[in-house]
Amino acid sequence: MLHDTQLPTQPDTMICFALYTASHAINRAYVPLLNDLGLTYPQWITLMFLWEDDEQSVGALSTKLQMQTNTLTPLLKRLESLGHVTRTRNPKDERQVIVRLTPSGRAMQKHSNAVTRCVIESTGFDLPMLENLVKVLGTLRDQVAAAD
Amino acid sequence: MLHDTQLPTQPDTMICFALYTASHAINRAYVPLLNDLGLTYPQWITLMFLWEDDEQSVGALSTKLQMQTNTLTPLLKRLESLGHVTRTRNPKDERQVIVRLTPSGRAMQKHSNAVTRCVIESTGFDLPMLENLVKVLGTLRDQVAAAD
DNA sequence: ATAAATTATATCTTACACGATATAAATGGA
DNA sequence: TCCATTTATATCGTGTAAGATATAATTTAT
Repeated sequence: MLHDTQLPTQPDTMICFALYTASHAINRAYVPLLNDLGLTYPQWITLMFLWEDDEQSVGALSTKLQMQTNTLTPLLKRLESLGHVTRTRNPKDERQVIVRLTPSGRAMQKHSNAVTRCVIESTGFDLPMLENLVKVLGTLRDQVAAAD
Repeated sequence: MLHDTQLPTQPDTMICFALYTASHAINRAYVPLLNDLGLTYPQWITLMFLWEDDEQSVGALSTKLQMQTNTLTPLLKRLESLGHVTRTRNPKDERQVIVRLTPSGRAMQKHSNAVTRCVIESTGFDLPMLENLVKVLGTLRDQVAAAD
């Protein structure tokens, strides 16, 4: 049990604020890179998951992206209207909507390496350092999620 | 210069996605704690900066919070309508709006330690570990921000 | 002293993000 | 079989976020 006197009180020294600002900073770094492609960062990761594994249900994507369907549905509709994915009901189970890449959505993957490299280099960290940070953040995220 | 073959391609292994999901997870941890107080996380950090230093201009707050005034203005209006702050033009410079805590906004501080403790404990990390993570994330954020 | 440039904040639009709720399809008893 | 429950997705309302733009006050240069 932590004592009140040990607790940080300044926002700058708190993990939540550090995550909040670091995450926004990374997002801002993506904007100029993705603007040319007409995409936002959440749309971009959604495409990344589809490049990895095409033909996924909305539910499967929402689990991987860790966002809810009420966030994902409009995002997918935008990707659909941009011509990058199709959304079709699963005939085997009419409750499910299957998301599939179009040729245009698949073609976006050719920009992937350039975008990734640019963001990684902007951090100024080397790959082992980033790899370790990804692991630590994953542990933190899972523990925070399990706590409630 | 990084080789294409060294670059991560799976979203789960990428720093941006790790930050994105960790930040959302922390935010979700705050929701039940702040709901009782009728506040959101960005409103809560805004109050934290005001507890630290009352009477700040919108611009000063926006720098510290690292959000733009077009995000901050509606947020501050909501804090005002909740009765936690006042917004008054600076008579010395009518362009500036000075934000001040009301007694109600100041009274919120008594919940600060309980909220902070709860979030810190939910991470499962000890204080030195968190302190180090805050430092690393701060460096990453500043380097990413400087890169553009 | 006054027009031009700068500064501080606000408005508008688009796009997440999530809680609460709705709806339709599938499943599982009695 | 048929009705209750669960599952999968969507809709609605509120609140961030940020780019583009607007507006009013201050400062600067002429």
